[in-house]
Amino acid sequence: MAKSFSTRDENYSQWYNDIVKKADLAENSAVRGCMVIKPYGYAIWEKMQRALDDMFKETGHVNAYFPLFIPKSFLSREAAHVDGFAKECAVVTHYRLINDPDGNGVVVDPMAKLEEELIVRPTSETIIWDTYKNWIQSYRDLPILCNQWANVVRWEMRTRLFLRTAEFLWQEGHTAHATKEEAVEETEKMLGVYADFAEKFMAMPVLRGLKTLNERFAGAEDTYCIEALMQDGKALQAGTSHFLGQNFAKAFDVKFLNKENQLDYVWATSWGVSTRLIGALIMSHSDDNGLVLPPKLAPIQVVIIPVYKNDEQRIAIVEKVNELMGKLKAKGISVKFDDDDSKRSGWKFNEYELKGVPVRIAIGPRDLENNQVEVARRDTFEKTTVSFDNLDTAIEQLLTDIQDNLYNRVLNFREENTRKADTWEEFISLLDEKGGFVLAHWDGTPETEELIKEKSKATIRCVPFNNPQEEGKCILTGHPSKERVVFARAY
RNA sequence: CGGGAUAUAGCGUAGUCCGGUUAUCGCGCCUGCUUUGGGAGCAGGAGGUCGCAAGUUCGAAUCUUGCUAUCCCGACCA
Repeated sequence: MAKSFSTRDENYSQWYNDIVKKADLAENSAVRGCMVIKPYGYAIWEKMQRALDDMFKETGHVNAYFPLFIPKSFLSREAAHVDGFAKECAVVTHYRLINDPDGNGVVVDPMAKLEEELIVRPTSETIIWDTYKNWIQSYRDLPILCNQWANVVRWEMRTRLFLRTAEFLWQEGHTAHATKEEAVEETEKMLGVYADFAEKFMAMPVLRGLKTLNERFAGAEDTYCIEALMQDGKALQAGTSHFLGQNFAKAFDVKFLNKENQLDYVWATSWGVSTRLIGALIMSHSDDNGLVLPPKLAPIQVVIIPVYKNDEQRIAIVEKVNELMGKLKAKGISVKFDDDDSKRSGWKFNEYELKGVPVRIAIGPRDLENNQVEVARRDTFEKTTVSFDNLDTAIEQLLTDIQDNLYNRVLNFREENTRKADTWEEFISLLDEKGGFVLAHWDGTPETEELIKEKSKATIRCVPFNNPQEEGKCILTGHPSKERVVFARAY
């Protein structure tokens, strides 16, 4: 086995980049900070999209689309919002190019300067709330439960494939409600959708909780999040759901007449997940042989590899495989038969391991004689022989087992890497030596949180829901605290 | 924007300190034969403005200066 991967302990970044490259998921583009998502990587995103979209529809949401460009003035209507995003905005200033009079190709036409610059959306709250203003007059117009699938641009200093790129794909839900209670309920409901998606589809357990003031979304009253733990002990924010209060309604003057004939501002939420989830998937499950995909998100769930010496054998195998593929497809299993004659079987075994295909079936003359196939699972490398007769049900069961096993494996890892710290020394040594989630007391002030971040590079990932209450002392200041919060170094 | 490093074939690299014929090796690619149950073997072949520009020199991938690009570590962030 060619182990050209750097090991995960040695240099996690390098290992991660290797996986992305060797599994053929994505690559850097000619434009700095932007990513090309290759067909195999995009196929995973499509599976995610489909599953999420179904969940959004089930919870009463509809899709719509809003413009890519946002007038600069919109962004500054909400003070906290503009503060949060101004530093990383791409700005369109002109609308035309002309031939350079000096013959240096094309140049920006100085005559074509825009009256008002346009921002390439870093997020769409502003343009959407400007639009909602026209849609809402009465409580009968509410709620509005829209989602959009789109790309956004945030001009990041330093980028990393899937985890942080200048442009990324995501979905953003933007809802408008008549009451605070309903908006809060929506915020919580959508966080639940994300958590379900992460756990049931990605096989990735997540912590659910509230962000602190410092980590809150720019313009939100409350930010709810799901946090996952990666294999290198760093945390990753996998999704967020924001209760926006009436901030955007006030900024964009969106009022409605309620049942009591009173004029009131609309209550808002927004929530999103991005292609970053693919990064989370990679860092949750992959091993030294490459990517490992949970069956529910694998573009190819089963690959069939023929093994033969001559044409006669090949023809016999193809005939049998066609029969097997029919049975598997009837069960809704996505199966690929790799009959590429230019690649050897051993090469293919490695190739599909790199790509994380959950189940591999090898079939050769020996198997035809014995009415069986060799079935290998990606997560444990375990190989078994399975009879043709019950292959479809066996594979169906195996896919479920793999999905569950991956989830449990990651859950165990997280539990093993969640620890308590009661002193500053303990806190720092846990972060330095083990990483993972560190549960510790904090005095509840943004200033202390900021100091802890400066000194330890760890942030409060969240204050978990239903967090057990216990008396304690802040690890930094010693001031009294009523609960532990979750610290970690993060992506 | 600070600190560090790198730039040689499609990819990965040796050579650079200490200048000297035709620029090293591996992968990949092309042709042929043998192979095919864990990244095949043999034989032959194609592929290079040594990042760009200027300078020093009889002679530069190698030394000097400037520029550009990329990567890593910070700050910022989903």
